[in-house]
Amino acid sequence: MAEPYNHHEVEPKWQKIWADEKAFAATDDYSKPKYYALVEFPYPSGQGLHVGHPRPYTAMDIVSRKRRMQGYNVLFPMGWDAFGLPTENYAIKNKIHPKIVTKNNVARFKAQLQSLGYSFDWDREINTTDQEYYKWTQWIFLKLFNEGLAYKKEMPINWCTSCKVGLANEEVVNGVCERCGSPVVRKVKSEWMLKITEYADKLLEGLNDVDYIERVKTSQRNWIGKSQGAEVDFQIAGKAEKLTVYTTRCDTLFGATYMVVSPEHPLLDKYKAEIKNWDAIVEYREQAARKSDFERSELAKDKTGVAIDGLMAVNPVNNKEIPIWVSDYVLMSYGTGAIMAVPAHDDRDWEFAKKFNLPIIQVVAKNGEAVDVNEAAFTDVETGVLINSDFLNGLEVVEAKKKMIAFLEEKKIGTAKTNFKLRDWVFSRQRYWGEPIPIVHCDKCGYVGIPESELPLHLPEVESYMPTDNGESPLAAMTDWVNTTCPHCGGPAKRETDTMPQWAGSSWYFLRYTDPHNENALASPEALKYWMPVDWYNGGMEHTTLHLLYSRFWHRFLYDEKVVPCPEPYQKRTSHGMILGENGEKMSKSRGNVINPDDIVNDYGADTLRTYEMFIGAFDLAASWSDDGVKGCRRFLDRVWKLQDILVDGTEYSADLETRMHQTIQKVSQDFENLKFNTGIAALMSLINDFYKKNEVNKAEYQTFLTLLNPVAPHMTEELWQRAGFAGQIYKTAWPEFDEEKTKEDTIEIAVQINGKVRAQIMVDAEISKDDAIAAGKAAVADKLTGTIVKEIYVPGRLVNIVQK
RNA sequence: GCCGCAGUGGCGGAACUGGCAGACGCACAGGACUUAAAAUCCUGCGGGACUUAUACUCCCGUGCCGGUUCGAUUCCGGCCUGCGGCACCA
Repeated sequence: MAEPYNHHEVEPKWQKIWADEKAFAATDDYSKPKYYALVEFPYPSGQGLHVGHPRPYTAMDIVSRKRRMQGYNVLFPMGWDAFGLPTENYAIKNKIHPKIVTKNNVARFKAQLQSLGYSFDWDREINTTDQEYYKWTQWIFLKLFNEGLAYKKEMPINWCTSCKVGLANEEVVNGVCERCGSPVVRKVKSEWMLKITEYADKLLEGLNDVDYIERVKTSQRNWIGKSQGAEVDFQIAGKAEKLTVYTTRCDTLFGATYMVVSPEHPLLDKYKAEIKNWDAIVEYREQAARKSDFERSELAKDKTGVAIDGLMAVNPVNNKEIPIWVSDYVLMSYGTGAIMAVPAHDDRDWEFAKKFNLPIIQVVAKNGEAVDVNEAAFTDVETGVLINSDFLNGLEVVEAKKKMIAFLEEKKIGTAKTNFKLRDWVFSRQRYWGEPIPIVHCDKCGYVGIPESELPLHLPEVESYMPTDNGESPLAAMTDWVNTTCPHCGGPAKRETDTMPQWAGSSWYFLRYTDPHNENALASPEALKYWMPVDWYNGGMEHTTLHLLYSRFWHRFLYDEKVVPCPEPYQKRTSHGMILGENGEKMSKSRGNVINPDDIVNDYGADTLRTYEMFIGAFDLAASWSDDGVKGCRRFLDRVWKLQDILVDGTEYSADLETRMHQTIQKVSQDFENLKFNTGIAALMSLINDFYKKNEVNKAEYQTFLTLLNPVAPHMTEELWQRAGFAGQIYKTAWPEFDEEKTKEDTIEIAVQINGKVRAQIMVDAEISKDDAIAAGKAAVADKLTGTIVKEIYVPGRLVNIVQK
């Protein structure tokens, strides 16, 4: 009898051996086939590892271990996305340098990850806060700056009242700060921006060439928000000025009964003198300005607005004069800040027209059916046919659009136009714990990038990390550091005191792993050529519109700069579901349902935690934690351990298990590839049940079983491998092969149905002919065949169905 | 409102491309071992009818209503519920 499994001994033993022999280091032997598996590197928070972390890490660890066994040179790295606000806030509160806080947190995270036995190549560990690392973050920023893709702009930004920092649009969720939940207000500041909009089309098209799960592609497409339409000029009656609008429905131009400009539209100030109700307009504008973007959309249900008294516009296709209104349902930040309103065919315009009693003219009819546009707007493009529209009458919407654009372009009153929802990326943060922006401002030369030779631009030591109420970064108080000379003219200049957002370091980290210690380049061209693109990247859905889009943007830019060899950084992207508390709610301190992975590792072992998190359910769906489920997985591993007691000699699979062995290898191999770890593990549980049913497992079967389980439970399988006296170490062994022919049973059980209902089970030869199968089936249910047989169906290997009347 | 995902036993979840619904695990019940308990092992486990009971047999059952089909958890149409994302983007 083997003694009970002691994970306290076995797990540290093998972790030390793997570390000492650098078992999982990727080699620089570029002649081998490579595989680059990547998980999102964590932010080393003060709370330590969450049970959510091991889910994606274990999944990709399984893939990596399997790939190594299949002969690949695998790069499976880990690092730290360590710049960021929580560290800085903790530093402020506890008066400890963020560098120290980071160091401590990283040490804890690393120890926790190592206790889980991941096959990371720790020689390639990186940290975004290391100067050798952020040197290259700054280097990329300078390149963006030199190409005109980084620019400074005075603009209203999202200002978090608590973090005292500007946020990107992506970081504002429901009007509050994504991180701290405090209200976000508008504040005008001069900010560094990155022109991600210039890459909107490339980022959209790039999605066609990669293997991302569909919902990630969809979210990225929605976020980029490409829309194709036209800009149309409306003459202002009696003036030289034209009012340009953007529309995706230029086919409905004959139905435009009024226009709307946003409250910030420059037209208003320009014609101040002519506008008779100027006071009312100013009043409305002030009201709108007081609302945040969030409130403006919150109040979406109730439309507000003021008609401009004194200005009319002329519809260019029929020369009718129509009124111009001011309303905050039109946004200055999209299109031209002005629209033509077609209440008959747009829900928002319809609502507005109803509220203010404006005319509704129908110009699109439903194909074959009556619609009453006084009841609701008719917006369906598929079935619409144009009416009341002169030269467009009778055309379908798509055709009408084309014809209208041709008409507008010919008359020079409009042009086809594409718009994006994507905004430029607000890149400044008024904080200390981030990469300094390597720019100086000189009164003579303007903004000048510092020379590459001066990189890295070090983050200086400051006395206080407190951000200031006037919105300046703590660095602004460092006059010695701020005052410098202009690299261009040598005159006095001031350094930029804003730092980069946390997204900067994570926008290119996967490149650094390929050659992490390179002092002359972010990575060597050879390393990049060999390792890139990342073959498989798994990460959270919450990063789809932030990190994933940002990093694709930087990578595409670096490709255009000929720094990297491929246009897209990630060949395949998958996403895991969240791990929820036992009550089905998100784990949080306040709910009191947090599970600490250290406790599980201590009580049950790393292999149990790994097995459990893979067995918990479909990988891409959320799953609730269950302590009983953990125990069940430990019970399974104990049964694996006790196979030692029924182990017998044997160099080949025993005859009665041969088919099962081949089937299991096939099932596990496929399931691990397709992120179906739960069913892969279930197949191994089934197989072990067969061993116990027989009360015997031979060495050949045992060896295969351990190898299949190794990626999931690496410690125990390594130990059992050694105890069984198998050659070498299990992690170096080859992944088991299966023979497709041998997965097939000789005799199979098939169902016999009458009219689609199962009436009997029969054993037949797997190769049985259709006629024989039907004959056997009929014989089995002869007493129930009372009617006239009208049809006989045989589905090979499945069933016979007799249809009778 | 729009887009996406999901809804299957007491629970987590399986089910290839339309082919025997409930694999595997948990919980539970009964039994073995034990002075006893835990652990472990064995057996059972969707609901119902028939039956003294078992076996047998039959009926119902994958959110709801309908359709296609010899056959539907799977396909189609129409809903309901939950989760996630976007949200006046013209």
